[in-house]
Amino acid sequence: MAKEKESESKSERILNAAEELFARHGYDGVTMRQIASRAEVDVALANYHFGKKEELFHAVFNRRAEILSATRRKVLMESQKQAGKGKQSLEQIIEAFLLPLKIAQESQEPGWRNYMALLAYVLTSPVWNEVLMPTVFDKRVEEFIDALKSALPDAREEDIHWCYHYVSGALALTLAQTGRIDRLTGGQCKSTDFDTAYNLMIPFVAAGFREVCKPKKKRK
Amino acid sequence: MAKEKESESKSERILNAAEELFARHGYDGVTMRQIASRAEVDVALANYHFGKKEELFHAVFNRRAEILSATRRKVLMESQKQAGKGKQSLEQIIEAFLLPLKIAQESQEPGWRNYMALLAYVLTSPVWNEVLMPTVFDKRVEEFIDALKSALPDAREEDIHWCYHYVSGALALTLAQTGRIDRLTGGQCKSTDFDTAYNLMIPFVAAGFREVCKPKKKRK
DNA sequence: GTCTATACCGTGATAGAC
DNA sequence: GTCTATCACGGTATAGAC
Repeated sequence: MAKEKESESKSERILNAAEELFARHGYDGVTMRQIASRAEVDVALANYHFGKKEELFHAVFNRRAEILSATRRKVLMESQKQAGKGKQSLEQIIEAFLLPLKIAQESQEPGWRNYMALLAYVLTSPVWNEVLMPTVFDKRVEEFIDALKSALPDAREEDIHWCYHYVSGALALTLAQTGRIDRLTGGQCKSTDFDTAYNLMIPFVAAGFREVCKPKKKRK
Repeated sequence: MAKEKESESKSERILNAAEELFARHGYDGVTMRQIASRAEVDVALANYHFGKKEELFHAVFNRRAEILSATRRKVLMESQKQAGKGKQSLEQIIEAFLLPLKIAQESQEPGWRNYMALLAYVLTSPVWNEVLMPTVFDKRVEEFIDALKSALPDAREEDIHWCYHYVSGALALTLAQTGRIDRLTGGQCKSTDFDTAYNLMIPFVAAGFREVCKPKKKRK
């Protein structure tokens, strides 16, 4: 279809092809030969640039992880600064957490959209989550949790973490773009409509946090 | 380790072994030989009983899908009957949706726990979601959505569907048992603690539904 | 240094003989 | 039901071209 492979270096083409295929089929569902073929390069070239298959997977994942993580940090800090000494609202904190993904998606670069699905794959995989999430993303999560603690000073720490877990799940399924919501609504809602997904997710999870983390009488 | 393979037929052993391996490594991450070896049967026997690899995967998925779906239907109808002509509360509807998973998990049969992770894998996979969800689970979802519509008569249908999408995501990540919450909390919260996960999920998502689906002034 | 052609050797799914 | 042979395909190393 598109023919402007000329503008990218071969090693970028490999990363992009791998990103797209890994996102859709997972690590084991893709062969080095498929990647090379989609990137229109020789089979051995991916090996030459990135080492073995697993290292290529790491390279694909980390390339945009760094960017996303840096943006996340910046947005969260700016949001804190902007709130000044008044407390940040829950909505502001959650929005700061989601905004970098929205920005990335709006860049219109299809690679980012593929990366979203890859991130969903890693988030939900028992195997890869452990390998890839700690190095980059987990650090930003700690900061996010800290911000939530300030906004919900009476909450139990476990409750905040469970709520974060639900956010993370809702987000992961959104990133995965499985097409299920399209099917269930006969096309009325679209998996690719990140804008609506994020706009509704913010009030949804903010209300959830408030309910679960409100001061309680008792819990055994 | 365990040696009581005698009590199960060979074909059950194959299904159980496949379930466990597919749940952890996905469809492509598992070979027929690994399955046979774990089930302690000959390589060709899985083929003999279930046909090719993809058909075995379908068999594994559908075995418990039928059970879960039937329970879900029963629980939802009983909950509706019990509410009588008074409307069901949101919490009751959500609880009815989640209860079958809780029951399954509490059966202590490890197969169910593996199946949960497999379900999470299928839910979040762009490829398998489309193939496997429509036949069994999607029908129950329609009933669930209908119940939600009755409880939220003023809501826009799209909003209900997006909220269901968030529930589905939170649920999927819970079922996946990735161990991430354990890591982030230093072991304070546990991925395997379904009881807490469900108990907090109900108020969390109920509040989210109420917030997103409350009557609004405007939306373009 | 970047890249290609090719060869190696293990492993996989599966069919057919037993 | 089981054992085994087949044959394609996978990851990767190597040799050398540009």
